[in-house]
Amino acid sequence: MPNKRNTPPRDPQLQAVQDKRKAILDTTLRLITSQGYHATPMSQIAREAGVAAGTIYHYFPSKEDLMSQLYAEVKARMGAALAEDPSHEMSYKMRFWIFWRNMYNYLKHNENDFWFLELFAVSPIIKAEDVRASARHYQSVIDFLAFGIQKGILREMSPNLMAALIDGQIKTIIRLEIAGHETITDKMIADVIQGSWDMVRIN
Amino acid sequence: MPNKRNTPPRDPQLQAVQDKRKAILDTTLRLITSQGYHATPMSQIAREAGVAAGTIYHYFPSKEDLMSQLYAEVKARMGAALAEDPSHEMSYKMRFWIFWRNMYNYLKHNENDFWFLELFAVSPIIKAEDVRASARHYQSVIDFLAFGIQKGILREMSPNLMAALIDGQIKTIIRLEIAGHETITDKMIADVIQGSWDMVRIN
Amino acid sequence: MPNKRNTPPRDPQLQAVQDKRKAILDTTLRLITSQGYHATPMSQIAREAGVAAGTIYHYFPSKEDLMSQLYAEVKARMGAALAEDPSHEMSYKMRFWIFWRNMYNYLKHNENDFWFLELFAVSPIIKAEDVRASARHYQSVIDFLAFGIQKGILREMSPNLMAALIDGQIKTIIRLEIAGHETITDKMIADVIQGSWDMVRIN
Amino acid sequence: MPNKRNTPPRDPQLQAVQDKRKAILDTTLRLITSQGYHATPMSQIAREAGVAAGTIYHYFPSKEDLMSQLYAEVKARMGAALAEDPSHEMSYKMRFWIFWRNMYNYLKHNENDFWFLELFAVSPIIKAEDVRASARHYQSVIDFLAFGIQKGILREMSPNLMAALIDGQIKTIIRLEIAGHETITDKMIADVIQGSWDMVRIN
DNA sequence: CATGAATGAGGCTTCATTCAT
DNA sequence: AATGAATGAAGCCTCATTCAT
Repeated sequence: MPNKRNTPPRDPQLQAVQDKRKAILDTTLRLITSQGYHATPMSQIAREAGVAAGTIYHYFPSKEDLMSQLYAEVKARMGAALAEDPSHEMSYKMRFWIFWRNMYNYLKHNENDFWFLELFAVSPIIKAEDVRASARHYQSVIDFLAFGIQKGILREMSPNLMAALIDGQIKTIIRLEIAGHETITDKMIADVIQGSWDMVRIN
Repeated sequence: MPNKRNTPPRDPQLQAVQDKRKAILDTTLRLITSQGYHATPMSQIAREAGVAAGTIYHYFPSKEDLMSQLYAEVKARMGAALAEDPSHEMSYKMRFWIFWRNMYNYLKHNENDFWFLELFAVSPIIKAEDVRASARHYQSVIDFLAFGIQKGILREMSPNLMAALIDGQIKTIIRLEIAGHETITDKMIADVIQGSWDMVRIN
Repeated sequence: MPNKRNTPPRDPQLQAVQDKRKAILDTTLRLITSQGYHATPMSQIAREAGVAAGTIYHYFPSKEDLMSQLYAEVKARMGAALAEDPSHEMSYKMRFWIFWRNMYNYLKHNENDFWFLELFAVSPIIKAEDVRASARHYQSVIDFLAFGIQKGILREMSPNLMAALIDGQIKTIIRLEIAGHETITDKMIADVIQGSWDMVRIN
Repeated sequence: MPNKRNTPPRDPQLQAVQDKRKAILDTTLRLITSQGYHATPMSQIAREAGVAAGTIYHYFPSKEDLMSQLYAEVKARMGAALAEDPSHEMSYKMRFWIFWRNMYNYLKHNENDFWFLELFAVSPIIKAEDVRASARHYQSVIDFLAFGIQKGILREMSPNLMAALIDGQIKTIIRLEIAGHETITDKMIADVIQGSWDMVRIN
C-alpha cells in the first residue's frame, strides 16, 4: 500500500491496521448480503479481503463477533445519515418529510447495508444486546417524534411504535423496489410519505 | 379446511404416512424459528420428530427442499386465515378492519409461522419461484384493495404496494409485541389500524 | 404377464419366479457395467427391474451375493459359447482358430458381459472361490490346448498359462475396439489370431 | 529421476508439505489396491496416512480427484521405468526383450501399482481424459515398435495395437503369478517373451 | 411371495478455529 | 502482526437391509 503517503501524518502502523480491519468488514458485508451467513465461510472472506485466514482472528474473536461488530457499524452509519436533522426553522411536516427521505435515500443507495439489516434483524446471530446497543443512534428521530406528539401535531402513540411503523414503511417500499416486483415512481414515494404522515398526524 | 371433519376415517396407512410428514414439518418449523436455519441440523429434526435421519429423505429430497415445502405450507395456512372474508354487507371500512385483524390474530397466535416467514422473507434459501408460487394465496386481499380503489374509497396506489405497506405494519407491531420491547394495548392496535386506514383512504 | 400362456405347460408359478430373478440379474448386469458397482444402489436395480426393493432379498441374500451369482451366470454363458467345439475332423489349427473366434464373437456381441467380466476380474467383491468355481466352464479349452501340446503341435507350456495369454489377447483387442481408440479391421483380427497361433505353436 | 540425489536439502517447509501429500498418495495406493475403491473411506486413508481427515482436502479437492492424481503418478512412474531404453547398439530383438523385462520387472516388484492400474483401467472413476493424458509416458515404446515395423523386422500392424497386445501379455503373466494360481519359472517368462516376439516379428 | 416405508450406520466433505513459524 | 497448513467435529445425505403388512 505505497500510495497511502498523502494521508494525514497519522501513525502509518495504525493506518495499515485499520485498512485490514476495514477490508475484512467490507468484504464480509458484501459476501453476507449476497450469499447469506451460512454460505459465507471465513476462508472466503479472508481470500477476498486479501488477508490470511488467521488474520481475521486478530481483529475479531469469532465469526459471530465479526457479525456483531459489522452490525454495529452499519447501524451507526445509517444513524449518521439520519441525524442530518433539517433546519429547525422548517415546518414540522417538512422536517418529517426530510427525515423520511434521508433514511429512504440512504438505504436505497446502500443496498448492502439495507440487506444486511434485513437479514440480521431476524437472525439469531444478532443478540438482543447488540440491538439495544445500536438503538441510541436513532435517538434523534425518537426525540423528533416525541416532540411532535407533545406539540399536539402527532397522535398520542408511543414514539418507539411510531418510529417502528415508519421504518417498516420505508423498508417495505425499498424491498419492493429492489426486488423489482414493482416499479417505484417518485409519485409513489410521495404517496407513501404522505400516507405515513396521514398515519401519524392528528387528523 | 372446515369440511374435513365429516370425512370417513380412511386408510390408516396413508394416515400414518401423513403423520410422519407432518411431524417432520412441524418439528422443522419449531426448530428453525427458534434456532435459525444453519443452527438446525437434519439430525436434530429427525430426533425431535421421532423418525430416523434417513426417513426425512423419503419425504423431502434435501434440506433446502424441506424449507421450500414448509414455506409453501405456512404461506397457504396464513392465506387461508386471511381468506375468511367478512360479510359483504358490512361497510368497506369494517371489512378492511376485519382483514387487518384476521392477519394480525393469525400471526400473533402462530408465532412460529410469523418468525418463519420473517426469516425466509430474506433468506437466499427461498427462491423467487417459491415466493411467486405462494402469492396466489393473497389474491383475495389484493382484490379487496383493488375494489376499494375502483370505488373511490382508497387512494390511487398500486394494490400490491398498498398490501405490502399494510402487511409491513401488521408485522411491525407483532415484532414489537413479541420482542417485548413494547407492551401493546388494544388501544394501540386500534390506533395502528386506524393509522393504516388513514394511510390508504381518500382523505 | 398374461401373454405367457403359450409357453410349455410348466409350473406358471415357477415361471413367474424365474422371470423376476432374471429381471433382477439382467438389470444388475446392465447397470453395473454402465455405472460401476458402487454407483449402482439396490434401490435403482429394484426400480428398473420392476420389483420392490425387498423382493431382491428373496432371491439374493445380499448385494455381494447377487454379484457372485451374476458372475457365475455370465461365466457359464461364455463357457457355453466357447464349448461349441468345431468338428474333430478339422485341422488342429483350424479348430484353434474357431475357438478363438467363438470367444471373440461372444464378447464382441455381448458387451455387457465383457465389461462385467473385466470389472469383476479385479474386484475384491468376487472371491477366489467364485473364480475357481467358474473355471470348470473352460475345461474344454484347457483340454484342447493340452491335447495340442501332447501331440507336439504346441509349445511346452502350462495350458492354463497358455489359455490366459490367449484370453488376454482377445480381451485386449475387444477393449481397443469398444473404446474406439482403434478401428479394428478383419485383417487386424486375422493378424492377431495368426499372432496368437505363432505365439503358442512350435515354430 | 536419477538426478535428484545431488540437489541441496532445500526448504524444509516444502519438504514437509510434500511429505504429507506423498503420505496420502502412498496410503491411498496401498488401501485401494487391497480393499477396492468403495471399501476405502477417506477417514481410513487419513488415519493411516497420519493426517486429519480435512487435511486430505488441502491437497486434493475430492476423493475422485485424489484417484485421478494417483493414477497419473503411477502411470508416470511406470512410464519412467519403461523409458530406460537399452543401448541402441544391441540387436532389435535384444532391445525388445529388455523393454519387455523392464515392464515385467517394474510391475512384479510394484504390486500395488500393478493392481491399481488393473483396477482403474476399467473403473468409471478414471475418465477418458486422464487416460489420454497419461498416454504420452509410453511414447518411447510406441516409437520403438514403429521403428521395428518400418525396418521390416516386425509385422505390419498398428503400433498401438501391438503395444496393447504385449502389455496384455505381461499383465496376464503377472496376474497369474500374483494370484498364485500358477508358479511362474524363469523359463516360463522366457517362453512368454519368446511367444510375444514370435507374435509380432516377421516369420 | 411381494411390498416399500423405515432404519441408522457410515460416507464424503466443509469450515470455524488454532498454532507453529 | 501475519500467515496458512492443519485440525477434527459436525453437517448433509446415501443406501444396504429389515419388517410389518
